[in-house]
Amino acid sequence: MSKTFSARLQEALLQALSATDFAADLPEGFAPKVDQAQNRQFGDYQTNAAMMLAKPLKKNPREVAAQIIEKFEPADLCDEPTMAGPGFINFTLKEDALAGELLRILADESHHGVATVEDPKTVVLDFSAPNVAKPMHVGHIRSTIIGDSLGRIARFLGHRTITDNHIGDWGTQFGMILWGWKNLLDEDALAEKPVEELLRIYREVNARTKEDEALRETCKSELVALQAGDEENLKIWETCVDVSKQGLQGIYDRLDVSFDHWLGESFYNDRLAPLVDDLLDQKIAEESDGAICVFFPETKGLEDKPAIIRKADGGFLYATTDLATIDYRLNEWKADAVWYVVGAPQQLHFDQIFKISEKRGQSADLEFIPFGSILGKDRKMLRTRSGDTVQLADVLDEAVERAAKVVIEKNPDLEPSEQQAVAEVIGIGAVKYAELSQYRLTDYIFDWDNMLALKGNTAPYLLNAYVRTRAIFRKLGEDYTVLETAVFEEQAEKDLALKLAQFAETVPQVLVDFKPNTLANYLYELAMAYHRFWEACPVLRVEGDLRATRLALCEQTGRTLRTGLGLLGIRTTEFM
RNA sequence: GCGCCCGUAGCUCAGCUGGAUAGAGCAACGGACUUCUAAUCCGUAGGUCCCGUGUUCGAAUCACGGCGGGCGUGCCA
Repeated sequence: MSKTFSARLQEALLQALSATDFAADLPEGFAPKVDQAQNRQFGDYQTNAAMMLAKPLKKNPREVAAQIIEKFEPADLCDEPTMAGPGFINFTLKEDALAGELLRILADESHHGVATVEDPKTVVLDFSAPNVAKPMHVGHIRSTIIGDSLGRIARFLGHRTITDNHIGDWGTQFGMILWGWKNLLDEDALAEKPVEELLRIYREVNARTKEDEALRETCKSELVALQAGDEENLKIWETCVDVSKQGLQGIYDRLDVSFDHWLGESFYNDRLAPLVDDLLDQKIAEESDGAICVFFPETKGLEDKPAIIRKADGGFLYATTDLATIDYRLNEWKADAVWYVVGAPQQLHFDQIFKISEKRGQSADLEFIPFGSILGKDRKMLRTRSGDTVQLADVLDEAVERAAKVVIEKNPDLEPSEQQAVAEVIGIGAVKYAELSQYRLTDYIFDWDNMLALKGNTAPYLLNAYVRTRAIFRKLGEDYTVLETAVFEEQAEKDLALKLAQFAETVPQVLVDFKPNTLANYLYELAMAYHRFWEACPVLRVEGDLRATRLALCEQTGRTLRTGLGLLGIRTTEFM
C-alpha cells in the first residue's frame, strides 16, 4: 500500500537532508515534520525543518532551507519546493500526483487509502456503563458516543477491539430498590413500563431515606441480605437487572451502539475477596483503621491519597471491582490495552488503580480517556439524583421530532414512514455529532437548542453533502463505474481531491490523543469542500474525462463521508 | 490546603506534540435559486486568545505565578 502525501514528502525530505553538507551533523533521530499547509497561498504542505535545524547546526535558517531545497528531488510528487518567510519550505503537489492519488483511493473501496496499523493490539474498550435500574440520562451520552466511536475507529485501523459494557448492576442502590420493590411496587405499571416503574420506586425510596434514618438502615440490611445470597432478594435483583438491560438495549438500538460483552460489576463478585488477599500477601495492600488500603508514598500527588479496597465492615468498593476487571481482561482476553471512557471527575480513581496494576507487575497500556461534564443552567453538574435530570430517551425523541419537522417541510411528498426514517437518521446524528465535534474535555451547559441544532456545523450539514453526492448518481441513472484519466479544471476540484486524500492522514490521528473531534472537523471541512465544488463545477452537463473526474470526486466524497460518519457512529441517508 | 480540568468574536465552540495575517457556526447586514437537493454558496462586520513573567528567531500553544469557573480529595459509584 502506498503512503499518504505527508509521509511521502517526509521521506523525500529525509533523502534531501542526507544529501546536504550538514548531513553528518544532524541531531540523532531527527524526524522532520511535514504538515498540511494552513493557508493555500503557502501551497499544500509545509515543513519547518530548516528552522528546527538552524540552531543545532549554527546556521542561518534560510541557508539551511536553501540547501534542502537544492537537494530535494520531488520526483513526480510536487513542484520545486519554495522557501518563504523565516525559513519555511512549502510544497505544492503536482496535478498528476493528485490525480493518481484519487485513482488509488477509489480503488481502495473499504479503507479509502487509510493504512491499517502495523502492530495490531488487543484493545478493550470500557464505556457507557450505566447503572442498572436507572434509565440513562444526558450525562451518559458522552461516554456512550465517544466510546463507541473510538471502538469503531480502532477496529477500522486493524486493532482487535473488544467492547465491554461494565454496567453497575451491584451497587448500594440495590438496597433501596429491594425495599421499594417489596413495599411500593405497582405490578401493573411494572408490566406496562418496567423501566419507568423501577425508576419511580428508586426515586421514591431515595427521597424517603433523606428524611428517614430508620429506613436507611432497613435498606442497608436488604443490601446485606442480597450480598449474603438471600434467595428472595437475589430473585428480585435478577429481575431488575433483566428488565433494565432490556430498557438499555432499546436506547442502544436507537443509537446504533452495540457491545461484545456486558460484564457488569456483579460478574466479579467472587473474585474480590481472593484479590484482596493476594494484594495483602504481596504486601501491596495493608490494614489501616480496619480497612484494607493501598498507599502510594512514592507517587507524587498520591502520597496522602490511599485507595481503599475493602471497607472496615468487610464490603468491597468499586476500586476492588475495577482491579478484578483488569485481571479478567488481561488474563482471559489477553488485552494489550484497556481504554476507559469515563468522566473527568474520576481521574484520581484511575490514577490509583493504574498504579496498583503497575505494582502488581501488569504492563498493559491502561488509558483513562476522560470527558468534561454536562452542567445545568446553574453551572453545576447535572446530578443523577436530583430527580429531574433530562433523560437520554427524551433527548433523542425531541431530536427526531425537530428533524421530522424540517424533513416534512422540505419533502412534503415523501411517504410518512420514509419521512420518519430520515428524521431518525438526522435527529440521532445531530445529537451524536454535537458531542463528537467538540473537544471531549470541554464542559458545557445543557441546552436543547445547542444539542439539537440542525444548522451550521452539524450532522445535517454533512448529511446534506452526502445526499448531494447520491442525487447526482440518481439523476445519472447509473452507479459509478471506473475512472481512467483524471483531469482538473477548477481549483475547487483540486481542493476536494486533496481533502479526500487527507482522510488517510486524519483517521490514525484520532487515536493519538483519543479525539474523535479531529475526524468530525475533517469531515466538516470535506463537506465544505464538496459544497464549494458543487457550486462551481457542474457534473452532468460536462463531457468526457472532465465529467468522469467529477463523477469520481462525487463518488469518493460520498464514500468518505459514509465511512467517516460511520466511524463516528452516524448513519447516512440517501435523501433528506 | 493539595490535585485534575476549563478560560479564544455578543453566543456556542475549533485550533494547543511552538510556526507565517488566530478559524468555523449561530445571531446581524448585503448578494446568488427557469440550474445535478438553497438543510447550500459568496461577501461585510465582529478579537487585550483571562492577567503577568519567563523560555525561544518565533507563544493562543511550553514553564512558573496569579485570577475566575467546575470537579475531586480514607470507608458511594
